[in-house]
Amino acid sequence: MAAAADRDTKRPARMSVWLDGKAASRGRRAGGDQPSGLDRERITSATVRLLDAEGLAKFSMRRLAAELDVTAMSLYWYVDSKDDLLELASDAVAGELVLPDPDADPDADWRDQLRDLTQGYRALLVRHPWLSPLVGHFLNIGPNWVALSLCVQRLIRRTGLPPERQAGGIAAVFQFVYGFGTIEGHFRKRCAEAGLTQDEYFAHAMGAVGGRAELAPVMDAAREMVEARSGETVDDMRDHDFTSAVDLLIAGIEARTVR
Amino acid sequence: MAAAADRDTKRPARMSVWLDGKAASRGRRAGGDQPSGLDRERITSATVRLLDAEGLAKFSMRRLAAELDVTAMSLYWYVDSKDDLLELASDAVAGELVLPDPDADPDADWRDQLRDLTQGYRALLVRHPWLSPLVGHFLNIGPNWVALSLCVQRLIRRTGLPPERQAGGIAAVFQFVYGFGTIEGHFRKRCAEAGLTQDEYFAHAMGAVGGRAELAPVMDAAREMVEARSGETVDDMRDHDFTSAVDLLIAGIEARTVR
DNA sequence: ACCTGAACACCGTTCAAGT
DNA sequence: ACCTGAACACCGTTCAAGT
Repeated sequence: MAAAADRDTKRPARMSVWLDGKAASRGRRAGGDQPSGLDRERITSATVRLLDAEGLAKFSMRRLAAELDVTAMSLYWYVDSKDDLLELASDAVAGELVLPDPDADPDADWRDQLRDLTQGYRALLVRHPWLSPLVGHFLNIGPNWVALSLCVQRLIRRTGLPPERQAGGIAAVFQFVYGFGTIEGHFRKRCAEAGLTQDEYFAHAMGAVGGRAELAPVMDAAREMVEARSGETVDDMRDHDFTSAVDLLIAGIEARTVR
Repeated sequence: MAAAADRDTKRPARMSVWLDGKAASRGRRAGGDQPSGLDRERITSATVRLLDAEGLAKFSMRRLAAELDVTAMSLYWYVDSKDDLLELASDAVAGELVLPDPDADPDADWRDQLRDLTQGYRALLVRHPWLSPLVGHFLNIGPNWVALSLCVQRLIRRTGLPPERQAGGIAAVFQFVYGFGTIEGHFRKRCAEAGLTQDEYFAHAMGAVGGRAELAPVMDAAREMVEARSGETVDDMRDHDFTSAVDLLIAGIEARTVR
């Protein structure tokens, strides 16, 4: 099979641009006088721009090259593969997150810092819907992701959660935000593509779903929940849910803290 | 722009196979005597088999058709698009989840039911790593996803969480499991592809990371956490984290419950 | 009712060749 | 050092034609 075929020729599977990638400095020679003015930074930011505008599905090396007025193959001078480029884009936008310094102000409440950081991470995932699948696919060890990890670790230490519970706490909080931001970002994207507001899309989906008898129980349950929550619009309901979920997580942390 | 180009020709954006899709009954006529023995069920299960074996990236209509000894175009008799097929595959594996009936035994502890259901969902995402991106992309309103939603809603009602907090509770729990299962499934897949055990891969990554000075602080923090947790292996640590995160969520629910 | 072949407009990547 | 053209081995999907 495949395993037998590359028995001897197997190269040691790629892990990350940050570990096995091409040197980052290509195209940044003394004068910066490349024929085309290309370098890794310019390529990365064009990638982010294109991903924001057209999404991950439509992004291609050829499309990006056209945007930069160059052939697709020139990109391979700066980057080993499309995957490496996406990993660079992922780290680039991770840098947009404003990180608190949890140890700077010893009087600051960790609850407020946690609320801010989760909101920021959520907004990041929503602003760049293409980010979420990439976060799922790479090791996230670029400088900006590392900075975020460190910040999260220091923040969680300030909660008073005992050491053996800290990793679980980080998982509960940040995997939740990841899941929430993923779904939210994707829904917004679908609405935009359909040329509908979120409320229009929601109404449309509810109408379509209402036509199918099997789905009636979900409708009822959904209606009950809509009524139980405060807001009128999809945005209101979602904000309500996010806030209340984070509040629940904070309550959980407090309950498991030894004081 | 694009909006102007299809001003009049714009068709009402597709929402789901379950709403706008082709009739499911194609190829299931009286005798079941198609030339090729194809029908939607056979196509869907072949899709799942192929996705499990080779992953989402390698899956293609042409590859699937070859597997079924047919040309790629015959598939379009049964299904409108690749996306529809993936939505069918997503619902098919959602059916693997064993759902408790939360209202059957009034003495059963909701905590145990929640622990079982989250473990089951986590295992599902890990067993089928291709599932997670699909869950992020579709509306998940196939029969099996709907059954899961209903089950979750009934379960959360039994916790005693007040109605206006229930949606937040569901989000906190199930988006967490989604995020956790996504990362875990992907890591296992990478290890398998590299031909390494999880522990070997972990050691290899740590070694590579250790070579880079900027990453030293993460290493230290990671080491501390590893030491604080009980297990020796990657699997042990992950199980520990998952259990402790779910425990934290349960504590949060209890803390926000009016008794 | 079901299946096919040819075609269209794409992909990522390699490789030898140019400047 | 940097960029290109041609080529390879793919994609999803449409459409007219076959049985």
